Amino acid sequence: MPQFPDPPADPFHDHDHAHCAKAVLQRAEAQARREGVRLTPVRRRALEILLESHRAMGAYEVLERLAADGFGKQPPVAYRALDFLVEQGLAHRVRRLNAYAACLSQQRDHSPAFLICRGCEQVAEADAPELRVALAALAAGAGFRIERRTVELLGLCARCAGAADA
Amino acid sequence: MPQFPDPPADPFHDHDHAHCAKAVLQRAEAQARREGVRLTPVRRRALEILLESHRAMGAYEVLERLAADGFGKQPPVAYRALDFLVEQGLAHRVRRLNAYAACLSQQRDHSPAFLICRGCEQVAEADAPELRVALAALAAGAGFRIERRTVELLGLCARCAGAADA
DNA sequence: TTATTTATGTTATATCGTAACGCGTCAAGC
DNA sequence: GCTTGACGCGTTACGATATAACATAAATAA
Repeated sequence: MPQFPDPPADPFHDHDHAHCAKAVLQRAEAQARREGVRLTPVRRRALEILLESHRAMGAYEVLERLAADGFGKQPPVAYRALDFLVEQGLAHRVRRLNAYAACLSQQRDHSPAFLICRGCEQVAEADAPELRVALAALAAGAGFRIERRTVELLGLCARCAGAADA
Repeated sequence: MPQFPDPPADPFHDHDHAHCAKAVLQRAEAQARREGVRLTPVRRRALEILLESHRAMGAYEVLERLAADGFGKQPPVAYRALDFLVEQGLAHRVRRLNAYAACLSQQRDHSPAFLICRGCEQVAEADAPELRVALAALAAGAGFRIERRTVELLGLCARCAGAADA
């Protein structure tokens, strides 16, 4: 039985967060064991912090939280933990926000599109095969070899759009 | 007769740059008249600077050039000119590079995908209807209302990929 | 003309990100 | 056991990117 049976109608709000956060942490641990990398206390805590919300957090915001928990107080502490998480596919960098968000997918290597709501500031992650296909076709037509994809949509989630219209 | 009859096979290199740069400047002037906005000397010069290459340029790099031409020497000078160009659809911001590139399309409002070559550092702009469709479908499925799109592909252009393989 | 808006320039500061180095830990090989 | 080397974490110091706030000047509107 799959963890996420159907894509929810509203990925921003129609969502069992406690469950998804726990699943990600479990995946992180399993993956670390499997690949022989170390999910150290700072790294694990950084992931937990990102998992507390579906907002994207700036590195300095994460750093504050880490410092409050007794870890180092200087920027590299946060950037290194976040870089690790991104490399391991456990978090994503959201370029438009200069910020980071936990990866909620079960897949090790994927590059989702991000839906960024400017109302509630939440971020949703969406994998879309047709999108990959369209991008691949685009690149192929230009003889371009894709290495990294950034797809970010800024706008309003269903709930905030409804509130704005009302 | 259209300005760009066919999408070139290699948009990075297969390209008459002198012609495209001139066309963009003409479009900028026409558009400014039409919309009653002012393409002032700094703004125009900033656009020319971006048009000199197909690289994306950082704001501070543009600023240096502007300062050398006798304009102001402080960051807001560059950021304001660049913001204007972006608002007018005459330039784009490339988030992955924290940089700006002249818009080479004739269209006032479009949001192209960017192909960013990490070899030659050139940036190509590609409009792809199927991509828009895929993004629209993605958003519709989530009840999300898109306001701004960011699509950036990092990799190697045909020429650089060839060189890398050789 | 006078009033109002828009644009340009400044100073100062906020925000984001990284280079470089020292110390501690841990596992591999002797 | 010891040593050695890789890695992780912490630091200091700095670089790069971006904006707030305010003064002056130029263009436009009344």
